[in-house]
Amino acid sequence: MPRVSADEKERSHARIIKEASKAFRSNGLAGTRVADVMKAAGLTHGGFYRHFSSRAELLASALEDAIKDAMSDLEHATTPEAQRDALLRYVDLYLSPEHVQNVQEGCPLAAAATEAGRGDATVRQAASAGSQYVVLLLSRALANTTENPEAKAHALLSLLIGTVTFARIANGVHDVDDWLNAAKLTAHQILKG
Amino acid sequence: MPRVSADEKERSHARIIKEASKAFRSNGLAGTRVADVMKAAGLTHGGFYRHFSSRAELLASALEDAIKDAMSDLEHATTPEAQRDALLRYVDLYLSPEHVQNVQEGCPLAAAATEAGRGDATVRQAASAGSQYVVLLLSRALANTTENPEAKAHALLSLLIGTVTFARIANGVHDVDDWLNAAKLTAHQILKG
DNA sequence: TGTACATCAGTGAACGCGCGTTCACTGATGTAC
DNA sequence: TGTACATCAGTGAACGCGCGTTCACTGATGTAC
Repeated sequence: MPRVSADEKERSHARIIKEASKAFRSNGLAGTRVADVMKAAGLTHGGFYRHFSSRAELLASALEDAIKDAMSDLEHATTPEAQRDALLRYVDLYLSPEHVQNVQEGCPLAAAATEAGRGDATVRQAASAGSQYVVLLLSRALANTTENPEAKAHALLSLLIGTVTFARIANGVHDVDDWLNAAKLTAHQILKG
Repeated sequence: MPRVSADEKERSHARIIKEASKAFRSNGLAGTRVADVMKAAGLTHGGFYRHFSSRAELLASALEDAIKDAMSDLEHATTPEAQRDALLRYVDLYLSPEHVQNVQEGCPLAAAATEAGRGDATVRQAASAGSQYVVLLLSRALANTTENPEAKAHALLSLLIGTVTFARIANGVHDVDDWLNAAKLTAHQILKG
């Protein structure tokens, strides 16, 4: 039953991206297989190149999409109070045991940042733009209450991503809370300072 | 000219590990090829299994070795003053543009942590033990001058690794110093606090 | 100390599998008249 | 509105390559006497 409508193609496209973005968070960029993603999207691998010109392009799209998705709460906060609230929610969620456990729906940068630093130029570009975007949103929210919001945004994001990375390594072997609680203390200092 | 002496086998073994540890820092764990490592060590790939039972075992050994190597300065500092000095050197080096650039000789955890969180159990174990070891050394050095040295060690290490990760993504696209300088401010607060 | 034999580090070819990409094909969709 | 034709989303088989692992072989090392 080949050739589906333009609308259905668009839906397929969106599904492929969503599945890819879950896949790379679970298995890393290098561990994301075209055929697996297509299967998860309810399609076969042969049709992949009707949607993307290469695997790298898919990864870049998925990374971009996942970042936008993760930041929509902070993005849509307009008033200073709403931004402040969204920021606190963001940090709390980030440093929760659930976030450590639930890689598949967790922060895309935490899942892909190291690999993106090497890899394909397209993916690197998406990661670079994505992290600038997150910094922008964080510093906007920090600007309402603190000095030097940009530096704080950079430091806060580095702290968050590093913490989750270590907590995930520790997960099941050592204590995850050692990492999370330590970061909470420092994060709150940054948020106040 | 096969069968070399036991001494030479040991030297081969060490060379393989050193090359592997450079390789995974440059190309990631997933991007490290057995044949490439053997070639860099001046051998052919066929002999690999006289040294390791699998590629995963090599990666775990290389990770462990690289971490010990990176921490030898801090490890060998005995007096409180020497430990303090070594800690400051460690942080300064960690947050330098050279460290961002020179992946191959940089922090092994910064290069492998995300991947290690998934992957093979052996590798995961090595990363877990390695990060505990680093935390131990950092908190020992912090214990001389601050309260709550363990929490500070965790937060500091998370900040460092996160910062270098983002700086490497930014490298060549955005400003690396934004990341490094922001982390320096927060790192010094942690070191004083 | 010398000799005979077993061991095994290292070589290079080969195996086998996974995976990105290509291709011929199908038949519903979209378009031109 | 209906008809004829071109397009193209999706299928499933096949291609080709890279890479971890295996294997038969070589000849120096290590060991037993």
